[in-house]
Amino acid sequence: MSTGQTRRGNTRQRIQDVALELFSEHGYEKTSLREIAEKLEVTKAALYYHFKTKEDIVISLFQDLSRPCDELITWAERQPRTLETKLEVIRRYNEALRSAEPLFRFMQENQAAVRDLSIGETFKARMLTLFGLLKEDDAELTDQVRCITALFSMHAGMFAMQHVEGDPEEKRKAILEVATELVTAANPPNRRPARPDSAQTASP
Amino acid sequence: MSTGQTRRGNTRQRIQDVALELFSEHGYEKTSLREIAEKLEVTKAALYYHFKTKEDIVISLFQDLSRPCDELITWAERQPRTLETKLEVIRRYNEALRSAEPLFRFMQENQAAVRDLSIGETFKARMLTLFGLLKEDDAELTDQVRCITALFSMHAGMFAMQHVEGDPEEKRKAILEVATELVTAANPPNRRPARPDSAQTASP
Amino acid sequence: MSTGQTRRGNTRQRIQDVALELFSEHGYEKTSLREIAEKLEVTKAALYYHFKTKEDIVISLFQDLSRPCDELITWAERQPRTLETKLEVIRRYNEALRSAEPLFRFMQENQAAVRDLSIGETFKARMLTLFGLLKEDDAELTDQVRCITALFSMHAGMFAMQHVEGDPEEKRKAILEVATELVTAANPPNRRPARPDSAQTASP
Amino acid sequence: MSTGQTRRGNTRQRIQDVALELFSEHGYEKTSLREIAEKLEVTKAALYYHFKTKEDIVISLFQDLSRPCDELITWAERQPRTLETKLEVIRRYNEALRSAEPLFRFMQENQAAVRDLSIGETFKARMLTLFGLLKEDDAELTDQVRCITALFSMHAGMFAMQHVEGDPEEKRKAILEVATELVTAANPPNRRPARPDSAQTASP
DNA sequence: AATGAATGAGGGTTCATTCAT
DNA sequence: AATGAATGAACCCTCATTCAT
Repeated sequence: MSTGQTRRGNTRQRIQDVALELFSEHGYEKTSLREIAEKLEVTKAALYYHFKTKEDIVISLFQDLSRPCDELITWAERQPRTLETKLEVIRRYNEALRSAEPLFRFMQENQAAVRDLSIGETFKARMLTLFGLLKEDDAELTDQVRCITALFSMHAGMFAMQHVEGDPEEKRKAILEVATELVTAANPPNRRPARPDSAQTASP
Repeated sequence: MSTGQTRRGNTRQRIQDVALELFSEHGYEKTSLREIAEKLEVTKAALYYHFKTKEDIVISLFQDLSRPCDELITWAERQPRTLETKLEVIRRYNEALRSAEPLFRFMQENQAAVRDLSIGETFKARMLTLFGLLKEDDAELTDQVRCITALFSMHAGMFAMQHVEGDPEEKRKAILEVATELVTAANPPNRRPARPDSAQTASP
Repeated sequence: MSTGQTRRGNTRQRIQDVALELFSEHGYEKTSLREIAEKLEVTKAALYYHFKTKEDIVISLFQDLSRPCDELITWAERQPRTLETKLEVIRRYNEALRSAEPLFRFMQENQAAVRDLSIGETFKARMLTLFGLLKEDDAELTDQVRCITALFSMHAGMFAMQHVEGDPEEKRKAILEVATELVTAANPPNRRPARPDSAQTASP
Repeated sequence: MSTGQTRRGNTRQRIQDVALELFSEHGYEKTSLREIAEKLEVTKAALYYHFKTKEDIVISLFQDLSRPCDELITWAERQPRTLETKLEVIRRYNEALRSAEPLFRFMQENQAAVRDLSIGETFKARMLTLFGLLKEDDAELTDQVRCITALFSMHAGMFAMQHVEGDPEEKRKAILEVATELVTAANPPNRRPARPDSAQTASP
């Protein structure tokens, strides 16, 4: 009864959960649909009732879990490109990652596999957009590196710091702090004070 | 004859070259031995004459290409743990990566696959050693994040910046600069100013 | 349609039949799954739907076909260890073998291959149990040889006598007769008639 | 030096030794030339210098080791077909087997594999000849079974009795005793008392 | 007397996917 | 909403064998 009740109608969701778990644990290619099906105690064919292909499962995971990131981008694009906005982006991105940690771990550790999945392009494009939101238009190379590093450290940070002792929440804060520093450093306050040609915020 | 001459004795090397190219391009799991063999115009069985298994090819690549890193670590462990040493480690590591870029791209993008290869552990251990060399023993969380980020930015940096325009050499320099900054920031100059033992905050 | 009807639901059984036929004809190692599949006009993969491995096919054959022998042992272990029981064991065993002749031919002719299959141990253990049921506890070496020979002659007998002319049923009877003789000879009627210790040849 | 000296000129012999050991231990099909070569610390190609094929190794083993049996047959065919001769055949055969135990273990346990080697026929033919030497021309079925059993018990006996405790030499004697009994029983003394046409033991 | 390098054929096994039921 | 049965393609790997050196 307990299982019977649990199972009603939410198989699709259960597939996603188990798939993400296995994908992020063993990798995309090494996780077979058989494994997923077995862990769910259904048949492989059942998976195909809910998803057209294996790739489709990943796509659905990506769409469902990365919506917060999408919304963040949409929001950010409407804001003024000030440092405050950028720091807010960093702050919110850090938050968004928290709820989708396994997905991002998966994306991070399976880049090669993800690359020729259809979401590969999407993901890359979003990274580039975020990058564009953080950096100045004509930023120097080092500043660009700072922004990219800030982004990456948030992605990879949590898994990379598994072996470092400390409360997860504290770690996340520490990561955010460093990322904030990097972005701040990449956006010097009074750059090009009197240059008319790229008069972004033309002041009198 | 031109091929005949080319082929004698260097097949092993050619296998490594092609394998690394394909592994880093398509990923480890998606690269089949058939592909490698075909590109080399030999039989799959020929690969097995030179390497016991597919994994063995990766192992050989890793051993051959990451020796500079190993040597770096050996060297660093004998140096005093000063900031200068640490910055020298960063500098040299950056250099070592240059000659093994495809390998590190491969390691970076196939973490999930590499994890259950025998070199997975080795690689992880080396990262931890490097991390240990960069950070202070009782460093705060943020400083630890700085060190890890420095390391990672050097790994991932080059591929992550493929879309950024600019001379590769300049990019590398920029990455090194940021990494240097991070490590410097993580090693504050006058911590524990006059300790008799480890009197961290012992001040009159 | 005639094939369609035949095929539904009994593929597993058909695999077993064909496999046993080929295993016993060409040997275990020389029979490839491709051959089995081709003879059945299915794909190799179809075999794997019904059996986890090649070894699994053998295991299933063994379990299905040697049940009578198992039951015989179970029965015999509950009987008094008299000569009558022993002869009944021989009689029934001869009968049991009849229905599983190809399997036993296979086991007999592929001992080396069977040895490192999981059933190898099982089979050997059963032989030892049977042997233990036939011989006296402190039987002399020759009597032990008689019992073993009786057992073996029943196993190997039928194939060994393929070239001897005569009705198969008569041959079986002849084999049984000799085996009976051997076991009878191995169980002398009045051994240790009034033994204080083990006065084997105590005669007035 | 010790190995250098040992190795001179007797590689062929060493190959035979190792091959027989492995064939009889793991079976013919499961023993690869690679294994043999590795155990000898030579290359596979070296085996091919001494033997044309894998089968050739087995053939050579068979020819070398079963010569005593051949000679026994040659001898026996020239003797009168008396019971004494037959018992002498049994005795000598038992002796011949002793020196070639691993070969016979191999033949016994790899019948399926041996069957389609060229020696398969040869071996079978020899068995039949021996059988013909032991049995009366018009022997009844049971007597034929006795003869075959005698032969088989000598072949299989030693391996079958591995688990029986006792001195190997005593076991061999016991086996010989039972085989002798069987052959004796299969050759009743006063059969066909007054038949001139097959006057084997012409009585006055 | 033996090796180094390679081949062609085939082995068992696993995969994502399909489709009638 | 899901299953049972099957497929085709590919996988990694091993084998006996060859041949120039």
